[in-house]
Amino acid sequence: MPELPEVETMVRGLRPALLGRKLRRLEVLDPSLIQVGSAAELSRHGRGATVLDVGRRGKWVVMTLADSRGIIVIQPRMTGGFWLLKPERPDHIRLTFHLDKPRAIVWYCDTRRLGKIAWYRDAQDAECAFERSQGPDALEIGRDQLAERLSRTGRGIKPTLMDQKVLAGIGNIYADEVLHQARIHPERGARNLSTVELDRLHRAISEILQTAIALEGSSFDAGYRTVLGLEGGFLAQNAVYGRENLPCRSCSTPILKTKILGLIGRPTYYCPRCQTR
DNA sequence: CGGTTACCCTGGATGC
DNA sequence: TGCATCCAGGGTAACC
Repeated sequence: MPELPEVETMVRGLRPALLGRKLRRLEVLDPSLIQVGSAAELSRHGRGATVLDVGRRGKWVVMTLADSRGIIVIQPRMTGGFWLLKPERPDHIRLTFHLDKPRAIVWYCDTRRLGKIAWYRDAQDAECAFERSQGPDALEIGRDQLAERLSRTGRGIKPTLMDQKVLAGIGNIYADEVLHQARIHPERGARNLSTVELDRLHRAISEILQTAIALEGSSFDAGYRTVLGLEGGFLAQNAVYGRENLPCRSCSTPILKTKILGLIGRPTYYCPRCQTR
């Protein structure tokens, strides 16, 4: 579910609740989500551990435990998310963080159970895992580095932007928003962009993601919410995603919804006038 | 090897 | 109301 802005919003919400806090207990309710490590290791190292840091790599949440208790990595994927201060017990809890002094609870829930949980012994192990499956973070990649990575594939620009090994953090919503702002058609070849288009694309990635973070991400239906249960504000002002047949905010041409090669069933929204082939 | 598809899950919306 | 179908923001394994 969440892309980079939603995961960043989760992390910012978790920090005040977790940083420096001691875990009385880490309760694993669904061991099948654990991809690396085991429920026993998570419980053993979580018990009594202090949370040293909560951060993000691409779409992954990274929790560092003090005193060599290891690193917990959570990939929320489509429907994973955290709850703080929820009065009633939510559905589909997969992990419960029981905090000590004062006692409090942080829930990690995942309706569809597509998300993954991993425990690594140390930062180096976690770093290896990250580098195996992720390219540079979308907020940190440089313009020339982006150009170089896009030139290495024969695919279209949209599936390439969504490939986490090329750059980490962009999914289906923000790929469409970024391409609209950069005025690039989603079916253009990733390696065929002009210098000017690459400049616009690099700038759009940064600006769209920063704007979305400032608005606490994108919410619709029963999907992503902030850790406090609030909806993100980005989809109230976005350019194309979910706006089929509505007028483009730049030129008033109706937004098109299509399916494109390389992206199985996912929808793509774009403006046929602003985004030419 | 690079690119494309099937599939992992569940719940809500829609259509008959 | 009941049942079937479709759809969803992600990612990986298997296939061509």
